[in-house]
Amino acid sequence: MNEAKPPPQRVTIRTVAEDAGVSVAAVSKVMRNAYGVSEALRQNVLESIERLNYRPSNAARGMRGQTYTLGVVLVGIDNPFLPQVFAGIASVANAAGYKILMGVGAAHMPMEASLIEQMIDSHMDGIVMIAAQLSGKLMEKYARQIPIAVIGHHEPLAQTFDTVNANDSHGAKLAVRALVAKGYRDIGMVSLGPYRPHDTYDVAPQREIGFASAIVEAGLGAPKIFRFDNMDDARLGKITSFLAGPDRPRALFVWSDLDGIPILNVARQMGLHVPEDLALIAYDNSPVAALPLIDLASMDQSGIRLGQLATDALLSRIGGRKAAQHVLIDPSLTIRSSF
Amino acid sequence: MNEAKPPPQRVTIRTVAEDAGVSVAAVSKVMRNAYGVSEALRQNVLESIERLNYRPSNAARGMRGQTYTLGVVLVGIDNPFLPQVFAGIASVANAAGYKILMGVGAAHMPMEASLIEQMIDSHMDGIVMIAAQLSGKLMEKYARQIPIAVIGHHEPLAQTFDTVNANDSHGAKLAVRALVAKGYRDIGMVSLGPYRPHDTYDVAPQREIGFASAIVEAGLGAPKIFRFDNMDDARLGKITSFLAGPDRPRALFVWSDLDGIPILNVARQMGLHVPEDLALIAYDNSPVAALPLIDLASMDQSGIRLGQLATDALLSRIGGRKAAQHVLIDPSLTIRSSF
DNA sequence: TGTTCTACGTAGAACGGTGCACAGAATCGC
DNA sequence: GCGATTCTGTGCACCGTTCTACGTAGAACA
Repeated sequence: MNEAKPPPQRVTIRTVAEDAGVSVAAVSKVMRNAYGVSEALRQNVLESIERLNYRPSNAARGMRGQTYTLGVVLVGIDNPFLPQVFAGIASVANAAGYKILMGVGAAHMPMEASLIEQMIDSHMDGIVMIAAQLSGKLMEKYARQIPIAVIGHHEPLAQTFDTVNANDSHGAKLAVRALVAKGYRDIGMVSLGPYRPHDTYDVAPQREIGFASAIVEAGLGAPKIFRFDNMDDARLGKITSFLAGPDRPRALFVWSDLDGIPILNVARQMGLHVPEDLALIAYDNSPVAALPLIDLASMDQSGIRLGQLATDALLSRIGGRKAAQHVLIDPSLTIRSSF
Repeated sequence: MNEAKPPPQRVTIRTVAEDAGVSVAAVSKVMRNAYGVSEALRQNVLESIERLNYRPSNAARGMRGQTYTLGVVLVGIDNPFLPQVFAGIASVANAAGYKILMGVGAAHMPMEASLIEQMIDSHMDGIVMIAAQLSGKLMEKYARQIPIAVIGHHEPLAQTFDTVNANDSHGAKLAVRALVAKGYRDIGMVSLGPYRPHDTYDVAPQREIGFASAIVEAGLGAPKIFRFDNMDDARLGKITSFLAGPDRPRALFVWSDLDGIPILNVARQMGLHVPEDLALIAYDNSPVAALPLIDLASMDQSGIRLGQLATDALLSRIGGRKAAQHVLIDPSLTIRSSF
């Protein structure tokens, strides 16, 4: 009856302490390489840890100290520009001994919010948000509870959290200038729709601002910006009729590869030649844009650096920095046959 | 001097208990809607929770009970077939009240291992692994510590964890049969390289098995399987010379879009017409394959269903099931102009 | 009226760590 | 050789939950 099966107990800090013949506190100190342990004791404890294959419980740790875990909140897992950013984050975080866990916000505000709450509840040490949809106000609120660094959301006046961005308005200007230099004068922009006035801090509106000012600067008249509802199933159809219609400009600056690649595909399917009939420059320089069969010119915002800088910022804030820090790097155009 | 700034204390279960005028245990019961609470007390507590905006600490929870959090381990964040699987996982998990946190294993064994350990240490309730590189032995070991369900790794004899897969050998057969039905007889396969005999449980070897048996079944002689080291920087060059060389078959079955899309691109760049000079069928039916400019035929393995089934399995195991469960679903061919 | 059940609520011990206050040993300065 | 000062290591309270055991009040029963 009574199965003498000693349940394979988790090896805890107490097990180690006993095995090494020291106090629990001593083991804790060694784990955190805190001050006040002799080399002898340290070695002794490390041996026991090795022998017993001990790993501290994150949960228990979080209750008083740090968990050495960072959270990353993604817009959506299918954003082609994510892998780079993530690689940047991971390199810095790992080098500093931090682990990473991610959550997917699905570009859905309540979901992003609940993710952040969950990360707070898991006692993570800090959060990197990528292209968050969350309003600045909400972000301020969360940032009071946990250090946050944001990528792809301009909020240069925010006090409680840090931001890291490629200069989106400048990137748009560079794109327009490149088109102008090639001789195009009838230049339009496809932006993210629908337009929401309170989102001016997001990347798309910033690119619109840069676009408009570059158009004006070049003396090309009133800027033409087109929007297609990004949640609309009929979107592809709308793009098609836009390209077929009389309003189609000679050259298009597209706010993201996310739209640029479908537009390029639709255009070619309609028999339009790129760039002979329609010149295109998009944004993000995702791997798909680089495929020879696509070959779409695109602004590169160096995802890796964005990730690294954001993580640097986050770690220094975890380290105690109070003043906000807002970093801006310059994007650069990757030239391809589409313009 | 003495800034009367009461540190915005976290609202804990004690705060709620005090506010509602009941015991801590009562609040806990309400949170878990456990047995033994009157409706009156329940309402009272719920009100306080609402008013104080209380959320239980995951970490503290994990120390004794469940955390209602599932971990997802990904191969790499850039795998085009991931978003679907993830969507499937998320839908089932959320419906059951579970949260999800992900980690990226980067197709790197030690990293996968450390991720799993971290998830165990965070007291997660279970883990879904997607296309894990981990050996079966290691997986057995971890599965004794935490419920695990694996997608994209065939291990039909595993006892301690569950697996969910699309039938990869059957998928390969379907592809070959489709090629044969079109009249192709000189059919080769591009598989994942290098060949490692102990990986037979992975998807690529399974597809090789299906391919070989379909070739034999069709009476097409000895199966020809080509491999290109997937970590090699010179890989694209090797593919190019393969396509230019005399060994190029008339039709190719490619183990994944990951390779199929570059092959298609290289081929067209070389001036080869697809399918007139070279017919192609790949695997995974990723969104890129569906782009009109690519239009690559590909086996669809219904990522969503895989994700859902794996999560179902995981939840039922968390619920107490002991016997292993190994699910196999059928893939289907998405026909496009590439063959 | 007294006894047994049932339903509700509570006290208090876990859980596995961290970090503070402190004691004893070792080292130092003179 | 002695007090003062570091250096090590320990004991213990604490973090925010869950969960077991138990007390109590009221209903049901005899």
